[in-house]
Amino acid sequence: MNVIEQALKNELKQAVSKAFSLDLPFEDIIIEVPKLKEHGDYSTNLAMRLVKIIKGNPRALAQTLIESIDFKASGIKSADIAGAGFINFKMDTLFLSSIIQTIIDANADYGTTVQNEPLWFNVEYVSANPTGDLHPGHARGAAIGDSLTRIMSKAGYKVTREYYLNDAGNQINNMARSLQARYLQACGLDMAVPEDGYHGKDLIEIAANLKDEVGTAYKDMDLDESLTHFRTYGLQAETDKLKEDLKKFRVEFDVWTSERSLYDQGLVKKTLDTLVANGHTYTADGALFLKTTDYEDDKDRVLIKSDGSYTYILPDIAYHLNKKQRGYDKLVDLLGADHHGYIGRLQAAFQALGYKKEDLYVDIIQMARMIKDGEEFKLSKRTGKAVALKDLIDEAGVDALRYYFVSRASDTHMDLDLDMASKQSNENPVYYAQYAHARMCSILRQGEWTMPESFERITHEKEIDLIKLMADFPQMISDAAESRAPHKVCLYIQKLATAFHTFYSECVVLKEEEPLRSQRLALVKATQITLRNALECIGVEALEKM
RNA sequence: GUCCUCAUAGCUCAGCUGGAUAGAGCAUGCGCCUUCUAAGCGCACGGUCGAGGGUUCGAGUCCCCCUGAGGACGCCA
Repeated sequence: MNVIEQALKNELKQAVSKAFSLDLPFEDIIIEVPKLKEHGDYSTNLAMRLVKIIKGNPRALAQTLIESIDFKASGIKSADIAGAGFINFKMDTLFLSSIIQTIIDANADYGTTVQNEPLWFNVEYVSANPTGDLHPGHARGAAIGDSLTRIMSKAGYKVTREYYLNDAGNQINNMARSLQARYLQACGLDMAVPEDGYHGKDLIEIAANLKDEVGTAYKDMDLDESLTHFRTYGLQAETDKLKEDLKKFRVEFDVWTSERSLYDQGLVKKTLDTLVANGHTYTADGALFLKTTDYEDDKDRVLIKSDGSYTYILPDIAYHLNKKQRGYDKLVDLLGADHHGYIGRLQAAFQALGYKKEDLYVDIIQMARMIKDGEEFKLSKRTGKAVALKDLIDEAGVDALRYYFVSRASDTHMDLDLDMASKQSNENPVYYAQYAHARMCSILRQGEWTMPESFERITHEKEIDLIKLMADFPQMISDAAESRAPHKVCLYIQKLATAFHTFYSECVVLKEEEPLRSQRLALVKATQITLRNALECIGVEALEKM
């Protein structure tokens, strides 16, 4: 909660109680920042809302309210009635500037919320199959997921970052057969990659490495017999590569859960037994169905095919059961848009296990179209023509890429303009923010100063703009965490950088006379801390020099 | 055909649980470096919020319908 807004809410709550003998919950008191400066620093529509409870004219109610407000205690300089009944507040600048001290004292912890009994979240993202390189869609998911977990931690939640490794399905056999073909090609044999296999260049590399290690040991082996070696080796190599690429992208996970391990622990079977025992299944056409339609899915789903084998959904249900049993309060899945049809059945199965719908959030990360030279860049995994995450990093850099992906709401379709992302210029928004930080560092490097006793000289409009924005940082983080919307942090960063650049151009710092000089230096320091903390939340480096 | 997401300035996007004259960035035009980093600042230009209904003091935001874009609809994963 923004400390200034909180002070206003406290005061308004008391005023309502005093004037109308009403005990109004805090949620009903809305404080806004007016779009127009003439409307003051903060405003409330409280009088208009009160009309629904108390009869009367909103402007008259507003007047009564104002008369009940203790201006001094809440740092209010003046309050005016405007429009249909808005109350506009101007704040005392000394009250506002005291936030500078708060920020400097908190330093890296500014913006961090401490929750007494925080909910424990498990956030699962990326979870790409270990069968090839990560593509731009995964990259977007990685950037958003990683940022979200940073933001949630800062907002005081307990967070576990998780990757689900699909190492048990048919796709692994396809990968193994493709690797087998690449290996035999490396041994000089004429062997085609299967039509439904993986054609990416990553497997050519892995095959070459394998040949370096074992020579031609698998060359003359029976194909079915050698396949198991390719499966094991390929899986390991692909997984290592995933971790390596993600690490380069500053994305790391706390837990990697293997699908195979769920089978090995008997969890898949146990999950099946539970569903059957709870009466959520039935047999038809020789297959076992899960009655997901009991929970708003549009059709029932097959768990066991008529040939006796399991469908993909069963281990996935077991996986969610497993996560819940590990003690998390809430599960969050970030899925690519191509999996959105999956939400209904997953939610249904989750409820069939006896859990509440609200304990599983499934968010969709929309696709990212790649634009290069002004044209869409079509991707095809089948032909291996996909652009890999590591290529994107080489081209645009981690900071620009992460910023770009996180800056848009995750449920919107977005274009990734590679030309723009790789441009080191003002066309690229990430540099705008980093440049602001570098400027602050430059000032702080050159100026010796001691912490001022008071900030009474901080009264300039641009100084106050900065302070109000910084006061909002903790609340913004909580809001972004709650709504699972990391892009809000990017918007905030952009606003803060703008406010600083404007301040910079209007107010000199180092050449100012004391005591204002030191007070402004403290303001710059507080801004630098806030901006750095915000950038940290999205995994973008706060550069000290550019 | 059914379902999901989206539609806001020339382009890419914001718009918090409904609030005052719908906002940024880029692009375009014009100013600003003898002063702390010009990767910057200021001003201007730019909109029937896809179309049409409805709900109310008040709608870009909520409801209905239509149009358009992307995606999902398998005893594949």
